Amino acid sequence: MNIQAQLIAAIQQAITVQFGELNAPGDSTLQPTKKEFEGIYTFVTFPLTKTLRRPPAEIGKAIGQYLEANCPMVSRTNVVQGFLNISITDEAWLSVLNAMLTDADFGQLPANGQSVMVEFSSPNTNKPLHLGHLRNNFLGDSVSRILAANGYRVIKTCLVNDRGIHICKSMLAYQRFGHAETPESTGLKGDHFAGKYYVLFDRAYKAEIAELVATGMTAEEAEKKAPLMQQAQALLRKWEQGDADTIALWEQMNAWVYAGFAQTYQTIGVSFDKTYYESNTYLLGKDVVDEGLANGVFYRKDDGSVWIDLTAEGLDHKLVLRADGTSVYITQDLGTTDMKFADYHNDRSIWVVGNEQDYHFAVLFAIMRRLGRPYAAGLHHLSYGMVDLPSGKMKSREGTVVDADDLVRETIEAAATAADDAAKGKLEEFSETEKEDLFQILGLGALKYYLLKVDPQKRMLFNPAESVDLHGHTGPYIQYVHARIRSVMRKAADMGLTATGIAQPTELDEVEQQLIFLLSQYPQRLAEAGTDYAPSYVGQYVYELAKTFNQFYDKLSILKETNPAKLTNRLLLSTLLAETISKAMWLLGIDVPEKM
RNA sequence: GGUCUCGUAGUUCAACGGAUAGAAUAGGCGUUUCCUAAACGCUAGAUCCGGGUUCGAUUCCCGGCGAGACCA
Repeated sequence: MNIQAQLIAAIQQAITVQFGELNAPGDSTLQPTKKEFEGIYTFVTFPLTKTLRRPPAEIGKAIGQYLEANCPMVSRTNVVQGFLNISITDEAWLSVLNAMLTDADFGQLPANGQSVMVEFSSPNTNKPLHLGHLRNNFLGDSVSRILAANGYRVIKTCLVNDRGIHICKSMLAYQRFGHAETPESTGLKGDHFAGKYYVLFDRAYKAEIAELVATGMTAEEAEKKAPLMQQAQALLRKWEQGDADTIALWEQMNAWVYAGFAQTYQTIGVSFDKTYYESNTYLLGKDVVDEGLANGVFYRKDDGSVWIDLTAEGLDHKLVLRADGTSVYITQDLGTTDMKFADYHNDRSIWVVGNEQDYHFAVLFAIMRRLGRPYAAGLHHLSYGMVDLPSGKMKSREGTVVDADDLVRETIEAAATAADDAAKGKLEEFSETEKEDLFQILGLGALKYYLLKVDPQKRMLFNPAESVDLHGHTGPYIQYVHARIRSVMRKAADMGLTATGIAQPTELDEVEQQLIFLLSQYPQRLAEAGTDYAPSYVGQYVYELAKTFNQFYDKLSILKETNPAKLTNRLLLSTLLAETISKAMWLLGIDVPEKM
């Protein structure tokens, strides 16, 4: 049973009976009661003052009286100014608890028949992943899980940028300085191996520029004329012509990189249903340009270049094809967007991409609308802000980029140290493997939670020390609650107690009501997280759950409770809570331990 | 030059237009013969500035200031 919906209906009826007919009050006027007041739901009466022409408190009183007299689940009400605070009976709370306990699908919303594609990660193959990619990967992975729990069929995709001048730079450096070494021979992970040559290229290239500038050339000219750059561009042309040796080298280097990426993805628990490669898609989009020209959505300038006028949308004129007939970035995206919809017939498509591309996506979506694509309304750019370090921005030129593999490893190591310290002997019975597993769960949990609890839109600060903290508003704090409950359940089982069946009629403590209330909010919170593509909602919610449990645990005893009905109810409530925490954390891609 | 995003305790984050702006952390004070103290409680501390709309503005609108990004 849904208390909230019933309450709104009852309030509507109260208004009709007490004041005559009226429009329904929206959901929005019903909110959780603030801690310092008695009650659990609060109905805000201010918006009704205009139509009812009565003072807010009077309206509240009248509705409250009606509810107390006619709505059995309402136990008490009180009015403070324009706020009607409503308390619910223990009986009603217990039936809410029972409804959740007996709902096998609690936490999974019904299939909605819609499918959504989530594209994320999208790395370049010339260097390893860094901290910014982690925010991207965690966001994309979590949003995919949240949408699946909302009843969507989800297709996780990754578009790999596997071609272009940057790859050719790595390839060229390998030809020149590689001496046929391999990741195996050097002991380097494939992506780091390729990244090493990208750095080598850059170093040699800069030296060449410096030499040319010394001869009196301008810096700008030197950048173009430097032999290494010329050679890299020649390599790109050979690649485009399909030169066998070049392709072979390209495939070899990419294979190394993919092996490295695969390892990283496995460690961080991220996977894809479909991987697209730009080498297969970079020529797409020209037919879309033709189409747009034919139906007048695009126009051609005298120099032959093709444009679209988006000033009506508050954007600019945008180039979609160069005068020499070559593509620009957006040309490709026009083609790949069509291709993705043709491949999967999905209803929506989400791109998890940094906010430096806000304009690009605004343009892409506007063009798709102009072209009359039926799916245009379902396109969404999940934009996220940069991750800053305490020392400032990450800059590859200054070597301040935080490598993803290093960071994950260091986080797990730091979690191990911190956990060993905090455990105070609890881990003595753990085997080495069990310890390693736990530290991995805690380290990754801390990292993921740290990056996901923040609104994606905002730039965020990454403080390495805070990111592995086990205390406070962190992943491990929530994981601890799960382990705590599981520990109580093991003890309960030893005592011959089981947490099965349904709740028994008893009185409830305030904190128990609060827990049931919070749990009952789960489907709604999940739905909101789905609508707004917001893992941070789930993060905030599951923290509230964990925090409230700790208060419950501190205030009331579970196993020492002498009233059998209360004991049963607390076991059931705790079990449901552990399951719900586990489900919500899963939505964030975070595991929860049985013991810690 | 134009467009977009952001600005909240010392710090890192919350707050469908609703009550006395919530947490965490750092600081101060407490809590364990009892289910995991990796916890709990108390205390102190903030909306960049100026207008406007509203019964009510951190939130919406306008103008500044500051940080960042993008487009030529």
